[in-house]
Amino acid sequence: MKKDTGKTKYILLGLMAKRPQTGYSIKKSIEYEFRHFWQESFGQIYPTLKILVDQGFAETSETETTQNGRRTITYTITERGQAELQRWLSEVPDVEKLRYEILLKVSFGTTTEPEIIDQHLDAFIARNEASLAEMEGFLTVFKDLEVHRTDILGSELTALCGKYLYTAMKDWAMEAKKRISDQKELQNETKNP
Amino acid sequence: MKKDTGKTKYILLGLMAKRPQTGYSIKKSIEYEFRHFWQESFGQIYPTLKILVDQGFAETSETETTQNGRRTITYTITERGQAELQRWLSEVPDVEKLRYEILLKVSFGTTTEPEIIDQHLDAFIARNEASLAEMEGFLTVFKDLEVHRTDILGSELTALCGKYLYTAMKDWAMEAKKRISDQKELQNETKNP
DNA sequence: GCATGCATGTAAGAAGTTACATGATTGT
DNA sequence: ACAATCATGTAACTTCTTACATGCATGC
Repeated sequence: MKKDTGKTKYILLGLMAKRPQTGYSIKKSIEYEFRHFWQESFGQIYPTLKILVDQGFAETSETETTQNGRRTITYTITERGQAELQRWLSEVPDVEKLRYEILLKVSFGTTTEPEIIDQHLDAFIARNEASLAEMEGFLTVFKDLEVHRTDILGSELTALCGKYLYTAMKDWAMEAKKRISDQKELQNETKNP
Repeated sequence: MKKDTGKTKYILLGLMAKRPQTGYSIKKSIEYEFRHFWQESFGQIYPTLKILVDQGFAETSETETTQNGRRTITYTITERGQAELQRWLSEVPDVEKLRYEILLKVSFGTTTEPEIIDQHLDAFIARNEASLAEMEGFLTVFKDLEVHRTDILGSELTALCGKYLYTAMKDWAMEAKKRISDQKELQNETKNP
């Protein structure tokens, strides 16, 4: 109904509020810090940055000449942008819409193809363990800084969320494997008395 | 690049494989069982069902006259559809793309607006507790059936995933609240020696 | 010489949501 | 009388991804 840029707008404003950035570096920031909980493509970022400028939420300080030959455009949040960010911050966040393809496969395939599902679960466990390790790496870095620096709390809480999430998913998958194999045994017992 | 229907196709096939259904009842099934991990709208379901028929993955057994005046169309999976479902089942599931808006807000707002973030976290905790209770309700029902019925294992594992997920999220939010208030205290100490 | 990283951008298309139209039945 | 549930469907729109084009600098 409303012509809007969805939520892309706000992650851009939020990152700009930390420091003025180029579209490219915003993409890198998202990949670095939010990859596990949010993603944006260039196809979203560049057009949205233009819209933000049009709406007076950001300003460009073009540096036509740069260290490397390419021109770069640095975007800075304006006061109006800051206010808009604040407005969004105070709104109740949307309920997240999850789509776990593995769950569909588990649900549709456990009884007919328990071996395949078991393999998927193994891969899922490995994937979640890898993410978990990444999160713990982040947390160690933050702990080593040891200071009560306010500017890292946000990043720390993001990593902590990942830690909780990936642990839960790993644990679930392990439990699921157990239940699937338990059931297979039960079925065998019924067959061979 | 490829003209496809995304993943919608497969949840429809998966549900049809359990029993022939109408588009409407498929929607209800998704809402009932997968709501927390998958969602589809009528705008996706009806056109996709037509495509499935075109591709020979489903058949219609139209019941022009029904108990209520409206005509209903029951979709049944074909052998080819069954094979297609099987093919998808054996493929490695995609990495899920999460988008947690609350995490952006926490990350961007903890230091500047700790009170607002605290409120968001309270609401988030309540929301996750409600979902958790729902999942535990499901699990109790399944345990009461008590049988080693294979056809409920899939549903049970779905509910179990929800239990793990929502517990993790609730716990994270509680920990986040604690860390935010800890930091506020630290800042106060620095101010008043 | 070639791949990669930095940097900006567009076009095409896929995927998904929302609103609406139709209409009967059942319950309040 | 009105709302809700059953039931099918479409149109308009938004949102998002993917592929591509350009081009310099640097490292292998």
